[in-house]
Amino acid sequence: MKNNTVQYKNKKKISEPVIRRLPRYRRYLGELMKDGVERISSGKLSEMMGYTASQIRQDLNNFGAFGQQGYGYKVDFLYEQIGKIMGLDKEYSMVIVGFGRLGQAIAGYIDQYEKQFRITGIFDLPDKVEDIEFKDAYVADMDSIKDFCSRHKVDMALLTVPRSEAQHACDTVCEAGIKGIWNFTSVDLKIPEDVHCENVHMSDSLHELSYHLKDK
Amino acid sequence: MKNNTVQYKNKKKISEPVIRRLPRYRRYLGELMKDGVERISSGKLSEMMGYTASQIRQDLNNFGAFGQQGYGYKVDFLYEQIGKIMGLDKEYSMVIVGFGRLGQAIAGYIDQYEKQFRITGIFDLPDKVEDIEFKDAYVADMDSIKDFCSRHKVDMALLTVPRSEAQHACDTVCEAGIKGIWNFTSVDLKIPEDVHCENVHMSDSLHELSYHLKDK
DNA sequence: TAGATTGTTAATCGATTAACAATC
DNA sequence: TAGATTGTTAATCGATTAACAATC
Repeated sequence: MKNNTVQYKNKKKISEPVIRRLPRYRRYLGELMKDGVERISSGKLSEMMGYTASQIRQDLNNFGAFGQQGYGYKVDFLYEQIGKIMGLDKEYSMVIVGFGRLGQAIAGYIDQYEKQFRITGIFDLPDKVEDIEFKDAYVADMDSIKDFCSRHKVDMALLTVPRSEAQHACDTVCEAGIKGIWNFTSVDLKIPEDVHCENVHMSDSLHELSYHLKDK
Repeated sequence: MKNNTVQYKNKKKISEPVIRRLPRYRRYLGELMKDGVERISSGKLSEMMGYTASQIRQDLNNFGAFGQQGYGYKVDFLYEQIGKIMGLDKEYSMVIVGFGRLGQAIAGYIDQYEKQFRITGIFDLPDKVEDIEFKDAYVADMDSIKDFCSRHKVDMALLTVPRSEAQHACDTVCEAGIKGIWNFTSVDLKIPEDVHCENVHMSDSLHELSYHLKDK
């Protein structure tokens, strides 16, 4: 059957909750590095992050033994390892579909903070493209996506089109062979099995917030 | 239907996984309404959404008995009930802290799709405020947040400031008495116990995507 | 009434926490 | 060596799934 999950240490599958915690570990380790901290124990990390020390050790040991008994973890080493686990030691080519304010904001964010993701192409409506410029990215209307992807290796597509265009844009990038979708459209997309989609459903998050506030 | 008021069955605590699924239920029900579908069974919803029918019934029954044996659920009724559960039948007053491209994009989004959230105040650096206008929102520099909140009831603050300003902005809105934070800063904020914070960590989501793509 | 489907209890599964031997 | 802390196995807890009686 389908099994496109990444497996470590004799095909043990990594659970989603673990994967979701990885970026947070890396974030805290990055902070510690900035503060000049060289080593950290699972106990100290536990205090900082609010996970149990046990969970932290369990999580990390899904991927290998990165610590040293009696000492703890070397901060910079662990930071780097987690980066590798998440594939952040590689470069990725990304196209943006829909370059409104949200697309522009995210493009700026990536350019500033996520340099291993290179924005190689930007696609929007025909009457918008003439006003678009972003670094050395190729800019064209959406009909050109397939052609562009056939000429360049593209790893992922950022979707920031209006809701009504979302599924169509998604279909287009999937047909173009792109295997990763970063979806900001607030629509649940139908995708082929071999494509991975990460959703940033802003409204879901807002509604969770209102849930928690409603009786305050 | 034995229970058409949204009343939680005696203080049973609702787990986070359940809460996170609520917006998605509502989204699918909204789609069904648009398609003119009047009733739906947990089995059909299961096919659409990929949750088990059992889980769907369990989730809903945390909040009440909304269905009818032998019939299923009335789509519009269930949609409305879930909205109430999430507090979407109320109005909320929101201030925005940091009105760069991201803040503007989200403001536009809320204005278009999330009308029960009213943007009442926008705060940014002193040299930025003169160029800012958004509907009837009050615009001022960040030092005025506390004062504004003392004069108006403000339910939540959207934080879209740069990382370096995030904790300070957070402290300010907390001191001003705001109990809900919608955090887009990619920083893990330290907040008082009685404040609820929803994080939209875009980079975490991007890194999860790269995790899933790295071996493709 | 017969069929469908819920609401709910019971069983299972998976994730988290605890415990501790290994070892730096 | 003694103390600290990991890596890992075992126990617990909570969430998901299955089963089925209730009932529309």
